[in-house]
Amino acid sequence: MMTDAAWGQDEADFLARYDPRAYPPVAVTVDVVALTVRDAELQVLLVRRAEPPFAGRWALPGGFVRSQSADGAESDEDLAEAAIRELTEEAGTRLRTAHLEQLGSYGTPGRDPRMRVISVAYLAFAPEMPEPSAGSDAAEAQWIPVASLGLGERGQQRPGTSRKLAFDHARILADGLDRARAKLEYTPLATAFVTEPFTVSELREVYETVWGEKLHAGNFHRKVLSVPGFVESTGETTQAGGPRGGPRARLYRRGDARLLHPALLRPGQEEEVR
Amino acid sequence: MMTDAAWGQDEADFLARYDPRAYPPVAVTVDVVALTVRDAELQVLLVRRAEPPFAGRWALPGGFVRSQSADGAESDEDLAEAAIRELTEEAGTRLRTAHLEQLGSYGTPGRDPRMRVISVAYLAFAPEMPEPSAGSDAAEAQWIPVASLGLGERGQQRPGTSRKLAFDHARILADGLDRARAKLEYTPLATAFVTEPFTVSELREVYETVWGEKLHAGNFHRKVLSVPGFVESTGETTQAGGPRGGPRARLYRRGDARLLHPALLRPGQEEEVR
DNA sequence: TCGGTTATTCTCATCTTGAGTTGATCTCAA
DNA sequence: TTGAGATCAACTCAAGATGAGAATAACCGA
Repeated sequence: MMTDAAWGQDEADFLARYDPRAYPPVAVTVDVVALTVRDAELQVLLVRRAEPPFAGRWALPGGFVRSQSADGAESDEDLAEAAIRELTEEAGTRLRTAHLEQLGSYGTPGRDPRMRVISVAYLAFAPEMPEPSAGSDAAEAQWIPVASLGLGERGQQRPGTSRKLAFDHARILADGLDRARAKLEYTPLATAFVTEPFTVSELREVYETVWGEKLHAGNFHRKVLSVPGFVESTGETTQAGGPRGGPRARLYRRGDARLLHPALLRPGQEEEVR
Repeated sequence: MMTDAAWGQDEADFLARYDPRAYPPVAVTVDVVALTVRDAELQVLLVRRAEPPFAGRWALPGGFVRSQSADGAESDEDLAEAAIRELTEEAGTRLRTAHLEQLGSYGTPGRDPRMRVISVAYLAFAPEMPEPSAGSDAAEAQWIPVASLGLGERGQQRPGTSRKLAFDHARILADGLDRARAKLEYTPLATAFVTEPFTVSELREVYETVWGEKLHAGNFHRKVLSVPGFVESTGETTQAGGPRGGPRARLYRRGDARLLHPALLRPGQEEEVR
């Protein structure tokens, strides 16, 4: 068995001789599925591509991961960093994402006509914010209702949909939506879509919008308050009732739970199980 | 607005001028967390590295994703294909993985001393199989009980652990274990660890081994049979009772459910919620 | 044959859920 | 000013799911 010193020497020798250029070129990008709830609709941040490939089409914000270049002009960055950077650059605004998680990686050959590209997709949740396109320098960035994109089963866009997404971004978006819908069930991430303080009804609207179905208001209320750590009372209430009447609602903050126990299950999922 | 024909021409021009070598080199690898249940222990397939870096250390099976090389000697392969190929190559055996899913991507700068490497990790479940190391050509491959690796909180290996894993593979493994434990709750994937036909007790042993806690046999039995599509009776029973007595057990196949409704929740998780 | 082990089924108290109702509070428009 | 309609919050009640324990029967090895 080698001693540690000998092992270290071999490793150093090896690295000195190592030539990264010997491998065929593969590029790594990050793409971000940034979701928000606006006007009682689930919306995704899209940018219109200025350059080929797919110039003129809508795409998820994203771009190449920066890595150490020969002249040292660019330095390595972590994948999540790159996701935040691209989101900030392309959205124009510093998006206050209340949540960012890795969604998955997409590397099917031919998904990018330029070369072999592996894309690491991220999923971000943001509370409603001012329209980002105003003042955006680079490409046109806009919140688009996901319902308008005609997403079908496996992320295929239905024929006749006006906004065709570039690359395999329709598929990535579909996966992101699936993940988001599932995560609302067993995590308190719905709170990432609202600004604090918020009411139980605002939270319910997030669920109804993301899931696309009405929930029983009374049961939802009971559930949210009974799950430990989901929300935390501020002791305050709204200053006025709702726009269509009703009493003032109590205000809450996010709680400290990272998982909902028991979970808040989506109604009518039993059929989709097979 | 451009016509489609004009758009296509621009795209073609662009691609003709595109030089992939202009970008700094990034490599993409796949690594596989392959799990099985053997001898009432959760085990992971590890290979001992023959080459630097980390020569002599244990690592997850994996390697570089093949992509189109200049001389056409290698062609593109999809990421999941690459995972299966590496698993087969490094394990020596054609591993009958009953399940393979993407776990996540790891790209922190410096995680590979050679160059910037993004690793796409996969998670595989396999039923108990003959030891793979026998007959393996390449490196030494072996099923190792995960408990022997001394994994701590964030995938840190506790000091004193004899088998130190290469790269950030301890972290990847820890993430894989978390995912596996969670997936047993709401999917029928426990059945991927057993060979058909199987008994309810064999299935319970999978849960107990992966979760590391005893389950109430009666309640587990009721639950498994009551969740629609989890298992399907073969009508047969084992030919003899268990090695330590007991009646013959009924035999089952995997059902057609992809999700368990309601889920089979892990006991005593309420505290880990914060 | 007997003691110990295991598979399967029951019981029962407790918890959770779905659906509906009630009462109080508030906005808007007549 | 007032009444209709909407909303918040709490409550009821039946049905379903869960956790703990026990009962029964089949089977092993000694």
